[in-house]
Amino acid sequence: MATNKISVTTLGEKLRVLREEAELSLREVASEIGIDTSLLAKIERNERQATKEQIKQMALFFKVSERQLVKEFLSDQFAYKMIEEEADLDTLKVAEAKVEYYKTKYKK
Amino acid sequence: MATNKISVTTLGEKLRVLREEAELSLREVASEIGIDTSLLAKIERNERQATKEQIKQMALFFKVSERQLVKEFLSDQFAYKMIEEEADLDTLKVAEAKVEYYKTKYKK
DNA sequence: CCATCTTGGACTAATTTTGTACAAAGCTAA
DNA sequence: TTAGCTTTGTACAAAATTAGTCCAAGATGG
Repeated sequence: MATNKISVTTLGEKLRVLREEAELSLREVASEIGIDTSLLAKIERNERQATKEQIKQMALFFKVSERQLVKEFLSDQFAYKMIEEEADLDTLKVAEAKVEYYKTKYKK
Repeated sequence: MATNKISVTTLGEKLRVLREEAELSLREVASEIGIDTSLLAKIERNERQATKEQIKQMALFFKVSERQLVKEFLSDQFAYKMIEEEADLDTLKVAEAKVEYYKTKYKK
């Protein structure tokens, strides 16, 4: 039986992998994106959050799906909050119900 | 067959219900909690977020579970973000996986 | 050693959030 | 109508958070 290997990864880790696969330095990517090297380093280590604009540019630059990066970004944020607040896991279920509820309520 | 009535409600709505059930005015509850009337009004209408401290005091004052209010608070936030970003619903599943992952990884 | 990459800290600037004050609008009862 | 209450809305100041830069210091590899 193959081990069920799920890769749980943060946005920062993912960006670092993308950069390393492209064999580029922080400086190179940072200047491409238009930010300071040390800011990119922090983003990769999840010490700073990427902005929407930066995520978009990363997606463009590395030719990956922006939607996927945003998903990573948001799920990071949510997970972080959950742990920080020591919230019940089903808080996320409640959130899901709310999203569905508001989507049907104010549908479009 | 009974209708499966799930009440999806925001923290603000819940606080308003609690206050109205207690037949108190905004002014009365606000002064009890130590904030301005108009701030409480905004919190009830979800135009402002309650702080942790305020949530704790509300729970104490209305004699309800703080944990439950926090759950409402966080799920509101998450749902709001999800809708704002037009994120895929499974973003929340990913978040759940991350929480579980980090909990086992840095267990305690 | 030098050159380049990465990390970390200190700091400022910009943005967001919190909270208040007060005016306006709604209700209700006299 | 007026008086007295509640609630809403706006404008603003204060406080807190976050974004970003600069630069020094470690690491690594020639």
